[in-house]
Amino acid sequence: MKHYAAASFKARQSIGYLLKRAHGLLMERAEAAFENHDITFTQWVILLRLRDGLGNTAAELCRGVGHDSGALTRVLDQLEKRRLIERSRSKQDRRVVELSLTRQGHAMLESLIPLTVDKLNEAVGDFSAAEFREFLRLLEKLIATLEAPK
Amino acid sequence: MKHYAAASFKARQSIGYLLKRAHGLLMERAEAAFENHDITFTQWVILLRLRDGLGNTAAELCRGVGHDSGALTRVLDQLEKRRLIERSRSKQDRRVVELSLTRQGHAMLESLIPLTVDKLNEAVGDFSAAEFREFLRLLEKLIATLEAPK
DNA sequence: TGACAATAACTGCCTAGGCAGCTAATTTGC
DNA sequence: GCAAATTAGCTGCCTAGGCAGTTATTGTCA
Repeated sequence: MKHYAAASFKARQSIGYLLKRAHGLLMERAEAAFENHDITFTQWVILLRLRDGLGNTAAELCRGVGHDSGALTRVLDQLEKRRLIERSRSKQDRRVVELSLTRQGHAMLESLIPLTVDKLNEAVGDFSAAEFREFLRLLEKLIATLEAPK
Repeated sequence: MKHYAAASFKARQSIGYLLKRAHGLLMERAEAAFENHDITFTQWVILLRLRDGLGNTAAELCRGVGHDSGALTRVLDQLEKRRLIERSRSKQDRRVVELSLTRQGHAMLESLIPLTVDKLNEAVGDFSAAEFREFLRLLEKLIATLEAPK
């Protein structure tokens, strides 16, 4: 089904614009919340994904967060330097570097969860339970379409 | 209403993550579609906003697209160099530079609308009319909340 | 009016992240 | 069983965009 028509197309109704704006405003708040905490929001997200089992190698993580592997290497460098993660060469596949949270990394991650959850709740505070559920469903539906090959 | 709780927080249900992913995938397609057309998607969006009256000065545009004024100056430089826009010092307020589309700028803009509309329709092709409407409504609701001062 | 704040546009500078290329290790196909 | 393709991680290089500072102009208010 075609929801947009070339003849009447306006910038403000584009989901591209709306997604960008919503994401941008949310990130602004997240980064502001993190700025006194000696860790970047980007870095923190990596810790979160490690904890949630969404990847324990660089390749898995960069597929997950949508960065390229070069960019991720540098984020991991910073996290390792701050002793928040550890890298160790895999014995099964020696190309792979296995990542794990250190005790400090775990502590850092946990300590900032309430802050993040708070910001998210602020953002969707006006949504009813039904609206929230529907919003997640539609976002996931959109993502599924965009992830499909063509 | 609180939709997220610290104790059960998981990366994948975060609207931050979902918005980023959806926007990233969409931009990927948009930029790919533009890559043989001698204009950047970013540049094209500026042309679009000029046409739609969403700003005809640098300051208005950068508030609209969320860039800073330095970044926008450079985008405008590129557009001017390609003769797609013109700058002229305002007579009412001599700090202001008024922007306008040239004939070529208009043509460039128009010629690429179908491409963009196509990509957007692809993205939301699986949505019913009701789903699409609701998705826009919820996105706008979220943005309104995030734009509110605190 | 005259100082001072605010605003528009612009300029360097810096950083994050994308891309291409590299090496090492592994998998695949003949 | 070996050459070719693939994959993991990493490194330079480049660009886009954010930030801070500059200049010119306008608005404000004592």
